[in-house]
Amino acid sequence: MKIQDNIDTFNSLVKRRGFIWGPSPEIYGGFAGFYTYGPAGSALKNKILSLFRKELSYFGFLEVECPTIMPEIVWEASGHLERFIDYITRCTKCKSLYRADKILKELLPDTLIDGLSKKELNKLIKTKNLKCPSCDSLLGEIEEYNLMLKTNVGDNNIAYLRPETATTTYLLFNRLDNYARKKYPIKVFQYGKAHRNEISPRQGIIRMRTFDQLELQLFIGKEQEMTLEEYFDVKNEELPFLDWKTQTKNIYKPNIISLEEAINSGVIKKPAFAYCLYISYFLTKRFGYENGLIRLRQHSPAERAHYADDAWDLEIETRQYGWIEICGIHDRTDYDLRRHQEFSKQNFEISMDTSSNKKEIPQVLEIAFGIDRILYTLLESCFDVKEQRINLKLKPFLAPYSVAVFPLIKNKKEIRDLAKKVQKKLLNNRIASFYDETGSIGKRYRRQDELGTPFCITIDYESLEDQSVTIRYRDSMEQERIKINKIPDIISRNLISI
RNA sequence: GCGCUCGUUGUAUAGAGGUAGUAUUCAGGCCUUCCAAGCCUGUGGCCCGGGUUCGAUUCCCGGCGGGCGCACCA
Repeated sequence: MKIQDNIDTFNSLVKRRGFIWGPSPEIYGGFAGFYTYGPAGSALKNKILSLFRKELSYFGFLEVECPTIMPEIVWEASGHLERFIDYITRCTKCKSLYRADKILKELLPDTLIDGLSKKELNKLIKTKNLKCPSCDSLLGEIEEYNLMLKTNVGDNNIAYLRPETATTTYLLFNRLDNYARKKYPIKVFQYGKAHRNEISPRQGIIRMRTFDQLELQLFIGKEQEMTLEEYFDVKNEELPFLDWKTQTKNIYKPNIISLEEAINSGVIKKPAFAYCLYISYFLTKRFGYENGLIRLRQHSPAERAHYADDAWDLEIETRQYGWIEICGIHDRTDYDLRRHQEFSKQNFEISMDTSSNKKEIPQVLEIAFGIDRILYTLLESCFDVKEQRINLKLKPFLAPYSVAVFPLIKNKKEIRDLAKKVQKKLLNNRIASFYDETGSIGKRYRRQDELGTPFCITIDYESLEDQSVTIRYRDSMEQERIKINKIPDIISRNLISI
């Protein structure tokens, strides 16, 4: 197969090298929207998470982990039950599926549709004899389509698999208030599975029915949103902003301005929210995306979720799918805590300032990363083909394997033995490494290039005499001579992520 | 979900109503003193179900899955 710098070569690499397999289960023909990470993919994902955890601890975030299944009342309170169930209508003949409110607005532009009940919508469809736009047959009865996966727990308790991790974190509010000893903002995050019953999953792991989220929450006072200290430390940082008003002029090139300028020009209202945008950008940059591939795009008021006062997507440009959201930053106000207070009858009004007796329900700022999308966009943006050589130029600390060890030739026992010894030494230092003696030395280098292994160590005749080896660097393909006892140090130093 | 289209070794592909080639990968061997060399040997495949037929991987129907367009996307 000729190696070409194209998306087909990339897609085949992702499968061949054990990053992503599916749809799973493959041996039964697959189930749309479900994928598996192979060994290389799992390793990459773990390294992504470990970088997140390291950085989040630096920013002062606490980690929690909640159940993925929650009783119905949680979703009633969060608003998901209402918002995630769409009224739909099917054409009686061609079976085309439409969202009831949308199709009614289209067919009856002069009628007020918003807020109508299921019964009223049905009545409209019948009395007006509404017809399917694609085949002109009658539209059927209203049905419900639930984007949340429903299940039964115990005898007959209705429950739902969480469609986001955020809500489950909010349920911990009074515990966290105690734990953090009222030091606001409380910064907390949760990593875990979320599930959505997508009507038609597409684009591989970009839209799955079960996926990984890592969501950061800031519980913060209303006044504190305007005065947050952390903002003043980073207000001169420049980010690629694309606000919604600019988008209405069909301009999609981001404007690189500082957080302070964004606040002053009114693009962002609250310094604390600006700080959240900064965190999302900073964390994303740590993975090594190139500048031109990142933008922060603001949602128009119509595009926002039911809970959001302001919303931005951090997007990465991909060759295969265009701009992809890898992180959503939302100002959820006090919506969630207020609703959970109401439904749970707990008291979430607290005094955040010991000098006054004023009580308030904290505001919530949310930074929601999609881990699978980070993994995909990273793979794609690191994929590099030059002169028939595939190189997956992941940052060394993200590569599934850190080092590969080769004997220069395999039919010389002393060289093999020493190579195996060197690999054992690496393993003893807990450095993820790989031994390979099959094929020519060049072929073995290429194998590791495809996996993104940043360092290869080759043992040759000279090594037997002076205990030195060749270390070969993935991106430059340069080689250096180093002593065997220095290997763990040199590798460890090169793997440091800062 | 609708429409179009596609589904052949791990990957990428060829092909015909009589169960399959090619490239590469992979395993073993020979060779090899640093960037996919060469030679030999070997492993491995027609998405699932039904129908038509003496015979189906090939034709038909249905399902499942992929791609694209529409719809959907908290």
